[in-house]
Amino acid sequence: MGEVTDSGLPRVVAIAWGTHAQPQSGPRRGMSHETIVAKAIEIADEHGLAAVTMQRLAEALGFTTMSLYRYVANKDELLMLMLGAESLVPEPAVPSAAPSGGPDEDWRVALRAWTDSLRTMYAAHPWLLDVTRGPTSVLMPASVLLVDQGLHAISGLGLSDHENLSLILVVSSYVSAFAALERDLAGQDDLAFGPEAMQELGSVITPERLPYAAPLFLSGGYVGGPVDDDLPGVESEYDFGLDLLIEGLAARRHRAPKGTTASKHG
Amino acid sequence: MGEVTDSGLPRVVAIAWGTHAQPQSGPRRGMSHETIVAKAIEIADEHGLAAVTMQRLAEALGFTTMSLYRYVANKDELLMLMLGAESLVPEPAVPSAAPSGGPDEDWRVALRAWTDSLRTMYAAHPWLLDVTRGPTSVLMPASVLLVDQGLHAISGLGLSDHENLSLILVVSSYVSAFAALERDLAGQDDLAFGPEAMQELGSVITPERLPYAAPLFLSGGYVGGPVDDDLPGVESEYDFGLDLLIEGLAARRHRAPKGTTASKHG
DNA sequence: ACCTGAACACCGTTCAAGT
DNA sequence: ACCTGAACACCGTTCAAGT
Repeated sequence: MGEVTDSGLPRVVAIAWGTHAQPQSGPRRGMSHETIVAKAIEIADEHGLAAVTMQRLAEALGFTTMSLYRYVANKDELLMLMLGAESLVPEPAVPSAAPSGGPDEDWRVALRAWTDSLRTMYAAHPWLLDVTRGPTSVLMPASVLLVDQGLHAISGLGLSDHENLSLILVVSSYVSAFAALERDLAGQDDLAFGPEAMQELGSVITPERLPYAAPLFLSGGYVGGPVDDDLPGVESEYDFGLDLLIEGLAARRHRAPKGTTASKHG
Repeated sequence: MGEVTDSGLPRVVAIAWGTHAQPQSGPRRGMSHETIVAKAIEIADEHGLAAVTMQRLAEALGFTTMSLYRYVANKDELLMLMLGAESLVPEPAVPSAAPSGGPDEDWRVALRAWTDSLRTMYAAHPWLLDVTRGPTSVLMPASVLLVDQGLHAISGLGLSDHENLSLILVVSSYVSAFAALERDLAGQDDLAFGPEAMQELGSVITPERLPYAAPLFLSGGYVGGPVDDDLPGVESEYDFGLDLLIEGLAARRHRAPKGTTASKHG
């Protein structure tokens, strides 16, 4: 798919890290990858990913559409550069000087701080969820930076390298999935159905066909449900799942403490 | 966004469930929502979501592009109907007659069977990960059917309705995120960088800038890593995370056994 | 009410030209 | 080597017409 530089690195990765040598001769360049990507992100933040067209982007930069192709092989490459931009990653929260709960609690706080950072990123740049990732996306600056911060957060757990990376992958996958869910369900409130709509749905979501879902639907627990106005969206579900992951981690940690080989105690 | 029927139900939901009354007078209809959606899914399965254009779909059905607009308000509605098609959901695996591990093990087996079903669905229809969901997607037949099967799987856990639904949401989010990861990382093998590429990346992924990621990268644990040819893609990471969720669930279950008032998610 | 043909306002991208 | 103007092959969608 993507082109490759002389060193064998994908072109888009080299561009993102700034190791892609720019041509030296010829007229001065009117733009740079940085300005192009920054403007594209600005448009996506403000008007959504669909608003990021080559024409609109070029116009916003004061050039013609075709000039962009001097910097970017195609639109996919532009999207990948947006996805990998280091500027997307929030500054890590400064750890508060609050009384520590001991080493057994610290990693939970650090892990939660990291997931909060991820959520902040998705909240500020929801279009990230719309960009199709690819094999090279994990090599982009934003990904590596996030992994670095994640590894930092869980460094106190004493896991192996492979386990550390697995955990980072698992947790970031979980958070991104929930960010997507939160985005998808936005405006769910407008779906406050009247009795007619509920009856129409009830005629087809029947206990015979859907024995487990139907009762939940009829009780109102499925849509709308117990409306928690305090909690925005699926906040409580998010916490529930993250708690499960953390408790699972704690259980595993307790079972096989640092430095010990896994015991058969279970 | 979407139009609404007389009953207040979103038009696309009514169509999907078959409660949307078809016009009676006039010429016989040449197509149906079923045939249109089935053909669209066929195209997406075979050639990807990008290949599903109104023109191509209509041609495959033997009609002109514009005729589709008699059945579907716009392309978004078509995508939503594809996303919600009941036919996407795999048949639930018949529980094997293997010796039971007791009620404390049964729910783990059932939960894993359900997640396997979800993964099968994403593997067979990878374009599902590319369709932007919306507030109404949870009301579509495929979603409700999957929720029903999920509730069935965890019915032995004795959780509250709300907890059940939370768990379904959490687990399905996790699985979909990993399905996306697996898809995104497909072809990662082609990224077997030579020493030149590694050196170029190493010049910019430095211990100073990325203290936690750099060592992992230099040790080869980040890209390529310990190549497990037996395990396709991120299989082991997937299992790791699912184990964590299940262990967390077991720990919680142990702490607040069935019959006790459940703590409210935290 | 169905289906069609023509047309519109966009897309991303190529190419030959100017500087 | 940069930037441009014109052109191409598509998109989704609207509209007035035929039946």
